[in-house]
Amino acid sequence: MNDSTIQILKEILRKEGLRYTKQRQAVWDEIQNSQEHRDAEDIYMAIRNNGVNVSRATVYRTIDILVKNRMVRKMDVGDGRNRYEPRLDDAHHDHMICIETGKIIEFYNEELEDLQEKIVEENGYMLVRHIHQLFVKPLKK
Amino acid sequence: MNDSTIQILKEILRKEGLRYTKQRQAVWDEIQNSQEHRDAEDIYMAIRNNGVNVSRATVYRTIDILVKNRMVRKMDVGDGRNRYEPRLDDAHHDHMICIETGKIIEFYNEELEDLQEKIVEENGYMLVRHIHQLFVKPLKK
DNA sequence: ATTCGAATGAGACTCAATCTCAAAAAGGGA
DNA sequence: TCCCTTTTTGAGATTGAGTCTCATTCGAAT
Repeated sequence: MNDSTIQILKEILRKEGLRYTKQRQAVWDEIQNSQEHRDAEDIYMAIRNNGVNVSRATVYRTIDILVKNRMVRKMDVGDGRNRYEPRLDDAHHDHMICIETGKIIEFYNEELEDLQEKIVEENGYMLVRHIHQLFVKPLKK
Repeated sequence: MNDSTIQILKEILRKEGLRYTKQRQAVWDEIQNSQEHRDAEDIYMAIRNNGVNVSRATVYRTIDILVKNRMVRKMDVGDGRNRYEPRLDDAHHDHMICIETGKIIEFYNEELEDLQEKIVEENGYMLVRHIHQLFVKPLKK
């Protein structure tokens, strides 16, 4: 919505040799303006409700571009639908998923990150990315 | 194939109030006799190649029973097909997946496990299960 | 051996995601 | 601004893993 994120999107599209379109802007706006972890269908419906005409195919295609350029994070919650969240200026974090309420809690732990690096290197590899999800339930009081 | 694992399967089926069938035995044999991380289709084909008649539906249904009873571990590698591995007498471990070769390396780190518990508890939850996958590539020599 | 509820199999179905391709739009040049 | 070429879009078809249906078969208790 605001000028600076429009410029960021244009910059990325230019770098990729892609054209700037209102559909691509709408997808990015929609993801960027929410801190929720939504699936593609939710994002698609939200854009349409805002009066922008867009197809599911375009939503998926645009998300791929955004994910590739690290503007959006794709997360597999294990229920068959991927969730997306903005990651602009966003520090890395992992997720805790409550199996009772479905609530998604973000967490970050430096020690954990370091430990992962160490384990991978001990095996002769380097870490590219990781998936770390903790399925939890509330502690009984 | 060997007597003791037949007994284990029968025991579980009895406990669940389910019947012992040659298809269920065949699915368990097939998973149990391989240390690979295979998908349902591979398991289905392997059983058929061994001359046992079984349907995809039965393979999936049986895997669910085995997963529920902790005889098999289901892992989501992020490519849309779940992989399965036996977990009989098997200590917990996580996976490192090489993005260049597709190789899956198992690892276990006590410190990492403890840290996860700690993080979850600090947030007022208890850990039920977790997904932890490290996508890696070989270190340059 | 009989009986009856459970299990199986073939194929229909689901649903997220991808693909197709004709039509529309972007954007560079004149 | 108006072309012109190439990319993008959208509607709907397609894919593919996994689930469901229901008539038939089978297990196992008696």
